[in-house]
Order: sequence, then C-alpha cells, then structure tokens
Amino acid sequence: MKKIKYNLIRQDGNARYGEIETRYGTYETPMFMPVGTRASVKGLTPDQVKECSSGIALANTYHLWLRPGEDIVQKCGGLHKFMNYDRPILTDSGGFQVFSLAKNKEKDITEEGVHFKSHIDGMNLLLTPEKSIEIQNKLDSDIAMSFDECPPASADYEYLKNSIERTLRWAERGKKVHNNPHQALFGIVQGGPHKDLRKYSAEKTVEMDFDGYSIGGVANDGESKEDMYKAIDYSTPYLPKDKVRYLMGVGEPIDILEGVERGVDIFDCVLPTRIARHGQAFTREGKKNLNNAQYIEDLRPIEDECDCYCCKNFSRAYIRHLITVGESLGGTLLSIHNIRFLIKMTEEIRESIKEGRFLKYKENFIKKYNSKKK
RNA sequence: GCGCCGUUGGUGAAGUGGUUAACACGCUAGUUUGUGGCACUAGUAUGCAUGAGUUCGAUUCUCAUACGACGCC
Repeated sequence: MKKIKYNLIRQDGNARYGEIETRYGTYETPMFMPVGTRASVKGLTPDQVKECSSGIALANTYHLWLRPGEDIVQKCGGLHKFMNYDRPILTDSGGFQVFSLAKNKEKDITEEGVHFKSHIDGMNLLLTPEKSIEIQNKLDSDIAMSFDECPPASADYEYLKNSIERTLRWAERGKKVHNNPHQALFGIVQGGPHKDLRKYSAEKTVEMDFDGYSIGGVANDGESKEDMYKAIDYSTPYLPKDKVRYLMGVGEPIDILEGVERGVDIFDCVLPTRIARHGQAFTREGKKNLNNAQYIEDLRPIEDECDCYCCKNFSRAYIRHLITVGESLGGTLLSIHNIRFLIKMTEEIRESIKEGRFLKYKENFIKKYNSKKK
C-alpha cells in the first residue's frame, strides 16, 4: 500500500538531487519522463524505452478513456501489465487535450467540467474532475494528476484569477473521489506568469496536501521563455521540500536546465519522439535535422560520444535515408537517441548537483548547445 | 515518303498576346514543449524545343528546323 515517496538527498542552490520510491522501484531525480500517450511511447517497445534508462513513463487519460476505455485496461490487469512496462507510470488528467478540443471556451468550460467533441467520431462528451480521477484509478497508474484548467498563454490576469479558483475547486473534487490506495495524486499550480497568482495557487494547493505538485500552464503555444521561467520562479518557493515537483510538458534541454535551477524534479515532453518522427535529433551542439542534404554520405553516428543503441549502430547517412523515404525505423532510432539524450543529460545534472557544480554544468552545456547558432 | 498531333521546371502537368507561368510530387531549409502521431511553414522555371517572322509587346499567332506519338503507302 505504498504510494510514492520523495527523498531529497542534496541541494545545490535550488537545484535538487533526490529519489522517488515507488512500488516499481526507486528512481533518481531530476528525471525526464518519456511520453507514451496511448499506452505506447510512439515507435518504441518497452524494452527500448527501458534501455534508455527510463524511470517513470507517461500515459494519457483522455486517449485511453476513448480507446480502449479504462475498463478494458483494468480487465487487462492495469496499465503496467497492459503495456508491459514494469516501471512507474504517470497519467496526465486529460485536461490539456480536452481544453484544446473545447471549441467555445466560454460555453464549453463550465463549473461541472469541460464539454468537447471526441477527436475520433465527433461525439459530444463531458470530462469532469471526478471522471478523470475515476479513470486514472482504474488505469492504475502510480501517479494520477488532478484535472485542472489549462488556460492559453494569452489568458489575461482576470481570467487566470478565476481559473485558478476553479482549478482549486476541481482539485478538491478529484481528491474526494480518489480511491486507489497505491496511486499518488498530484495537485497542479496555475497562475500564468503572475507572482501573486502563482503564490496563491501554490499555497492553496499545498494546503490540500497532495503527494506531489506540478507546475502547469507552461509550454503553451506562444508562451515566451521569460514567462515560463517566471511561472516556475513564482511557484517552487511555496512548494514543500519533501514532495516531488513536476514541470508539465517541458523538454527542451535548456528549459530542463532552467527548471532544475529553479527546483524542479521531474519533466515530461513529447518533443524527443515528435521531432524524431520529423527527422530531428538533439545533440550537444543543438538540434540537427537529419533530413538535411549534408548527411547523405555522412558515415558518422549522430554523436560520437553517445551511448544509445542508435549511435552505437547506425550512421547519419542511414538514418537520413530512413527518414527521407518514410521508413518508421528512422523515427524509432531517432526517438531512442533523443530520449537517451535527455535522460543522459539528467544523469549528468544529478552528478553535478551531488558535486555542487550544477550552475557550472548548466553554463557549459548551454554554451556548447548554442555554439552552432548564428 | 505523305498526313496528323504534340514538344512548358527534377517529374506529372495547368494556362494566357501585356505586371510576380496555376497546382501536385520531388528537392532545399525551417518549425514542433501536460501529442487531435506520421504535421505545418517557407523557398524552389530570368523562362514555356530551336531559329525566323507578325506585333508597341509572344510562352501564347505564322513559317521553318529538330525531336516524339499515331495513321497511310
């Protein structure tokens, strides 16, 4: 009956090195979590994901609710058995998806929940805080997320003020129905880039006593980097030290570093797999587009020093070939590289925090990462 | 040999006597942050087989040449 437990081991400034204990083992933080929206990290087998030294993986409540349905997953023995991933799983609440599907924001987002049309068959549906938690209970993930309102980056102060109040009420409602004894439940801090709203949202959420806390409403379309960093800056100071902090949806290497510096422990992002499918690779010197003609005869791996399956076995020329002809193996290999890249990065971040040189590590990383930019 | 039709970019092609020659694919580059997977954005023919003519002006009209398809002897 053990929920997750976070142990803070060392701090370097606000950067934290720690570990998360779960029923599927103990994993170190800072951590990057690969995203497997529909109970699958796109293009990868669970073994391939684990080979990247993955810890927690993500799945999505909205998608699994529509197909195959939470009851099917439950009958199959829960999400871990269903997708054969024997490490921890976090389920997103579905809020993010549902908000992008709600056409008429004013009318469709109500106190009860969010009305929207299924992206599959157009059916009118309603997702409520209770429903989201009930689905996640059945999916049997290790961490469930509260159902929050995810306002666009363009939302103004007044809108956000009302929005965080509603998110707090929704968090309370979700908490009441949450009944999976070995599933942790996280609260979500909102409030845009505004200091007072973030502070208020964080303090009120913490009062409800969740198993961990996320910073939401970042990495939205059109949001500036400055606003994202502000959102973190104004949230983490009000979060308890002995609970995990999760920055939702962030996965650009530099943003991970900025998050860690501000006291964030875990990150998730679709970026490594999405850009992989479109032919791009993270490297120490910034993103590389393997579609580019310069790689046609390039026999080198994407990165000489990388220890991933892709870099140990395949050339840039081969990957470019796969990508340009549309072979899905190209996306798979690049996804392995990109996921490993971010996880390796978090391993190095942990070492640097343990040794008290995180800021130096960050500075060097960013310098090299931006070195090829004009 | 005669007749007839055709010849537009890397490809398939649309089109007009008068500023920037449609569209698609390809190619080139860029984008992508709690995934409505396999998308989006931008660029990509200084020239419409070659030569001459008509015209203020021709890729568009006329003639010749070259090449190609079809038909006939």
